[in-house]
Parts: sequence; C-alpha cells; structure tokens
Amino acid sequence: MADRRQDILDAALPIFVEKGYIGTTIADIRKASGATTGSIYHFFSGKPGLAVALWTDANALWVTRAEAGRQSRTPKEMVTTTVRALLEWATANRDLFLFFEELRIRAHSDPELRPILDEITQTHDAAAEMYRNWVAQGQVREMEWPVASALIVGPAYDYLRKCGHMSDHGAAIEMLVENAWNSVNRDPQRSA
Amino acid sequence: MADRRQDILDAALPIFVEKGYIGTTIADIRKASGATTGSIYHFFSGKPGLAVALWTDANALWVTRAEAGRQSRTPKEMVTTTVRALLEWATANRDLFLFFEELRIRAHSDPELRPILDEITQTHDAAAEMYRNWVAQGQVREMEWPVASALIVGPAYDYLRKCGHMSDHGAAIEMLVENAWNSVNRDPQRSA
DNA sequence: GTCTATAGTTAGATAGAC
DNA sequence: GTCTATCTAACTATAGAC
Repeated sequence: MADRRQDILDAALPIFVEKGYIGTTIADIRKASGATTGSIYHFFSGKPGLAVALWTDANALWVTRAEAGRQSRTPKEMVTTTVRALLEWATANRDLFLFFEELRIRAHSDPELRPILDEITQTHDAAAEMYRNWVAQGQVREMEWPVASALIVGPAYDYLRKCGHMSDHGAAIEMLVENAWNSVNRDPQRSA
Repeated sequence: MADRRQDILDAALPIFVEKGYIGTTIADIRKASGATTGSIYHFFSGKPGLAVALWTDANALWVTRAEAGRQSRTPKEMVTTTVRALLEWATANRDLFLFFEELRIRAHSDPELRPILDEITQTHDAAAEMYRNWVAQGQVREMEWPVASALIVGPAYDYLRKCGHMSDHGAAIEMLVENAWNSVNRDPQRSA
C-alpha cells in the first residue's frame, strides 16, 4: 500500500484501544505500523496529533449518522434511538468506547488534545439548542441542557463503564432506553 | 511536626488534586512536603502507594458516614440522601472529585492501584445486596444492581463531569435527586 | 528514620542522509 | 516522503551515609 498515513492510523487504533492513550508509546505504533518515527512525525504532531486524527474520523462518522436520523423525528424517537445506538455500539465495542472516554477526559487537561474538546463542544451546543426548541414547544420537561443531558445519557455511560464482565445487555438496554425518555418526558409512563 | 508520614500525605493531596495523578511526580511531592525521596519511599511504595493511602483515608470517611445513615431509613431516604450528599460534596470539591475519578479509572489498568479496585468492589457488593433486599420487599423496581446503580447515580456523575464552569447547582441538584428516586421507585410521581 | 546522590529506564522529539 | 541514528529530558527507584 502506498498510503503510509493511513497505515499508521490503522495500526495505531488497535494499540490505543488495547493499551489506552497513556499506555501507548510512539515505539509501539512504529513497530505495529511498519513506519518509522520520522514518518509518524512527518504526518502527525506526535501522539496527541495521532489521537486527534483518530477521534476526528470517528466523530465525523457519528455526526453523519446523527444528522441522517434528525429528519422529521419526534423527540421521543430522537432520544430513544440515540441512547439505544450508543448502548448497542458501546457494548459491542467496549474497549474502543473506553479509549474514547479516556481521550475525552484527558482533553480537559492536555492542551494538545484541544481539538477534541472543540468538537465535543460543538456537538454539545447543537444538542442543547435542539433541546431548547423542544422545551419551547412543550414537548419535554423544562430544564437546563446539562441536567437534561445527564438524565438522558448519564445512566447509559455509567452502565457502560461498569459492565465489564457481563455478557447479556439486552434487558439492561431496554431499561436504560425507557428511562432516558421517561426522565425528560412531560407525562411519564411505564411500559411494564 | 514529628509525623513525616502525615506531612507527606497532607502535601501530596493538593498536588494530586491540582495536577492529577499522571501529572504529579515524586519530585513535586518532595518539594511541597519538605520530605525527601528516601522518606517518601520509606513510607509508601512510590506514587501508587501514596495514591492508595489517600484513597483509603477518604473512603474510610465515606463508609463511616454511609453506615451512620443506614439505620432505620426508608429506601427513598437512603437514595435521596446519598445522591444529594454526593452532589453537594462533589460540586463543592470538584477538583478532588475529579482526582478520585481519575484514580478509579486508572485502577482498572494499573495493577499497583489494585487495592482501590478492591475497596470499590466491596462497597459495590454491599449496595447490591441492600438493593436486592429492597426488591424482595417490593419497595423498588426489580432490576439488576448495575442497572439500578446506573439509574440512581449515573446522571449525578455525568453532571459532575460536565458542570465545570457553572456556579449555581441548586436547581440541578434538586432535579437529579428527584430523578434518582423516581427511576427506581415502583410508583413514580412528580413533585412539580 | 531521614537524608544525598545517582543509577537506570523510557519517553518524546529532532537532525540530516537518501 | 522515508529512513536511521541520536539527543534531551523526565521520571522512578535504589544505595548507602548519617
């Protein structure tokens, strides 16, 4: 293959996923990709730049999917499909999920990961505006977005962090999805 | 002061809190505590041992408080006071909260932080058993503890991670506390 | 118990030939 | 663009005097 840059990215991701961001060294990536230190630094500004590139790629995918599903959907559908998609993807790719979580956390303290923080802020702001519109139309409970966000995805993230050894997530996912909508719905109901 | 060991712990905590676990070096602690590298290694097995000692102290406090509140309380009181205590303490000591979060996450990959993981497991198991009793008595919704735990404290943790710049948490705390009990209550109601 | 001094290791990053 | 070789810096940990 001629695309060294992509080779490096392809080799780096599984290593980051396996060893985590901190635990991964340039040498690891050098060995796995076949590229040399020089090449890596030619394309990326070190380990942070590499991580940012991986994040950006994954984020672009997620944003595209989210925008595709945003057409003519009710708030209930938006909330439930988002939470379900998150849970199903993350339980199936748990190590990858945890790696992105680590990146997100480190981005707060590492200035070189700043671009990640900016993308998160952008997504966050878009969601906040959407929620404000729902509130204005009386479709959801009135509350600040940080609180609404915590109620909607907080339990899912919490579950994902702790669910390490478990195998069957089906019942848990249903409960979490139901709860997500219930928490912001103006007229809460219970299915069972 | 004669207690070098305590001097080291007292000096180390603010540094860990400010710089995070990874960002803190033995040299930082050496300078701030006045003790020398040799002394630090005399009392603790390096940086991990120091972090474990700090965690253990804080955890002992928390467990004591929790046990004190466990006498003759209804599930509703237990849940709401626990979530409220968490939110009030963590919003008032956010850097400290984030440091303990970092420790908790790193404990999964760093074998030297293993004792932290063990303490967490112990607390977790005790909570799970309590919840099973409540289920048996029909006082809460029937679900696995990982899910119940996610519903009860998930939103609070999520909020605490993102609430960086905000100042007034009063309304948010009320909403999160109410939701925590509502999510596991068998007959959910809404106050407002 | 406390100290000084330093060994030993590993990481990230760069210089310069090809 | 890609490589080899190397540099610098930082950290953990230990040895051994007092």
